[in-house]
Amino acid sequence: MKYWLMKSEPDEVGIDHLVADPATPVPWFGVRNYQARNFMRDQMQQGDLVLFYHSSCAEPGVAGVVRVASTAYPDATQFDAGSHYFDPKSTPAEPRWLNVDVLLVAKTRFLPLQAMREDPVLEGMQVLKRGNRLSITPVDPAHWAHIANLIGFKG
DNA sequence: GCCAACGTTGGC
DNA sequence: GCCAACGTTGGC
Repeated sequence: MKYWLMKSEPDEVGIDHLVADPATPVPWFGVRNYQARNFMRDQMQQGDLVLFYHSSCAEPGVAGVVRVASTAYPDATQFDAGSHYFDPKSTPAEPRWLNVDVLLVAKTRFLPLQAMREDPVLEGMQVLKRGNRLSITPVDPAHWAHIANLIGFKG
């Protein structure tokens, strides 16, 4: 059982999209970075807990908790020529990109990025490192426990 | 809109 | 295989 942080742009899929239909698994499509893909392929397991993070928006930060609800499988958007995520170099026989599904666990108290940066306990978190662009990062258990406490998540 | 960081591409 | 140019991410 591992802990993760996954970034989503709320304009595309925000925590309220999941709240609106909480029983339906949401494919985490659109990952086009090998390191992030490999995390999903090699390390994620069903049941892993994930901090749902809003990025590229007015108020970046942790907005909720989701859990991994599938193993990794080919990302359908890579084959869709009309999709922003279309990859002409990928084929169904040898799909390059994968995604997992996630399910809402809870929308929580919002934890702004700024508060995370100012918190000495969270120093060293991968997502806070300068220049970090990875959309999926592991979260170590001590950081998870602290954040869970801050957002009022009891899991 | 700016800029730092860094992954990808393509010429050689 | 090197590496400069380019594109993307993402906070500000």
